[in-house]
Amino acid sequence: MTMTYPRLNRDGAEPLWMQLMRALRTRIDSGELGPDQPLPSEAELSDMFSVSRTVVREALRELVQQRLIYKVKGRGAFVSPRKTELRFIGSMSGSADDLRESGRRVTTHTVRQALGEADEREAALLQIPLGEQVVRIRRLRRVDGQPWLLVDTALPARLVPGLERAVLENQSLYDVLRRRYGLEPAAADRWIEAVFPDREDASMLEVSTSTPLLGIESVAWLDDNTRFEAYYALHRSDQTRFYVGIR
Amino acid sequence: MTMTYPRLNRDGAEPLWMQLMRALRTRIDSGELGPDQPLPSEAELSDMFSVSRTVVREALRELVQQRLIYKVKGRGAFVSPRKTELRFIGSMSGSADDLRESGRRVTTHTVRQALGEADEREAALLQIPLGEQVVRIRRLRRVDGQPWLLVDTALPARLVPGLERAVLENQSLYDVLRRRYGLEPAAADRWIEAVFPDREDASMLEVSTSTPLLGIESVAWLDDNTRFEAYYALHRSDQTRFYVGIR
DNA sequence: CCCGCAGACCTGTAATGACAGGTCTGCGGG
DNA sequence: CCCGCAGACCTGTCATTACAGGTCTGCGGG
Repeated sequence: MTMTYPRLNRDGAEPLWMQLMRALRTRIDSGELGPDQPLPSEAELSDMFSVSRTVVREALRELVQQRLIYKVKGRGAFVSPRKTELRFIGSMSGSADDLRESGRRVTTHTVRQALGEADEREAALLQIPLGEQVVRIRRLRRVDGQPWLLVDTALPARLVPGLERAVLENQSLYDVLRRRYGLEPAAADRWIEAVFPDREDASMLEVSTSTPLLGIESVAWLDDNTRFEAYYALHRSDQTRFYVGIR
Repeated sequence: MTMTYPRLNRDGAEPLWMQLMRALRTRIDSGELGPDQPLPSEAELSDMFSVSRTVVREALRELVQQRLIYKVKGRGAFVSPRKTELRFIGSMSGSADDLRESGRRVTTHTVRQALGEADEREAALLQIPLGEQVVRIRRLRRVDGQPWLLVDTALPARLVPGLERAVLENQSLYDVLRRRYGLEPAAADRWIEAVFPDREDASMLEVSTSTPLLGIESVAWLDDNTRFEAYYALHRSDQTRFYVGIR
């Protein structure tokens, strides 16, 4: 197997293992390394990139974590048979953190942000009177430039005064809620279904209207009596599967 | 902080990092180390247990993975606050219980049940050698007569001897595993995606091949080293949405 | 009193060396 | 022809050393 790889940058700006991980992932994503094909051994990779086995193992560990490869003691490391497997952790914001940590570029763009009056669905989810003021936020999240998640959030305006004017670009909404309003979710309920997007949502996510997506409805609570956030998210599970960890 | 810890076993039967990880986890689970309290530093742990920092870091890495601790560069490692932890309420059987409680008739029919040899996917999910004996079970669950869930389960045969001959009709598999083999899941990972069924699965679920379904891949663990059940389930979310509670 | 900085302390990254133990292949004896 | 075993190869585990860079505390100058 002859592969030409970019030389690693040793200025310390980015860890060697992360650069190596990305280099390997590129080959896997591109299909250059097919399912169940072996990667070069740790010793070979160590030679090819002139790094220690420590660096190689760190890079491989990360890829195993991302489920892009699997290792068999005594045999080697192999490309996972499953195709697009990124890690997507529990909460929406948590998952973005994980993706970032795994070396992906995550951006969040706020499409709409406005005050309005709660409709039937929002009133029921947030358990507030019909017509109470809510802040509505529509955001599109991308991973490495690829649309990934479209979220429509509604919050009771009295809990988050001024949020309709806050700058949210590339920030986790939960971080803003915590830092600006001291709101910390204590619990959440989520319901997941498989749906087709309507024309507008499909174009936002850059898929056809016949692509099956995950629809995730969520309500977050401050305590038993206060629901402070409801959202409906459309999730491209062809990009990253929705992950639920149970501990 | 004075802590008495068990001495580590150096006979090679179990890796040192794993023993250390377990020792630390015991303190965390018992509440001896409260939320956001710092663990001893890596150097201290290294001294306390007479192991290299390599071992300590490996143990801590595993605990971070399990989300029991978090680390801050320059400060140390801390116990995760309990409340941010994910608790999963709606397991497959749990949701069936919910449905039953709501007055619906839930039936489970075993379609196939046989011994076989683990393929790549099963081997990777269960972390067993390729070709090891597994028990495979395919079940169809109905709600009020309507197909609702199609589950393909695989379990290492050595953990569940004779399961391929057990009568499972209308029983929760988890109940059988607990009662007959004393197996209790300690944790699980699940990945959810939106997919189309193939022809066979579609006819089982009585939908067309262009109906979007939830595909749920799951691995359940007894402990960090023993994975005892893997399944892939197809779920008709037009019937009941998949529920995830986070507490 | 406040600010800035040195130094202690901590985790992150990296290199190197060593050995255990699982996997595979090919050779040679039966 | 088959079986078993040596040896090559591979990942897993562990120890040691070194330095980078983030965090915190306390001291001293303004």
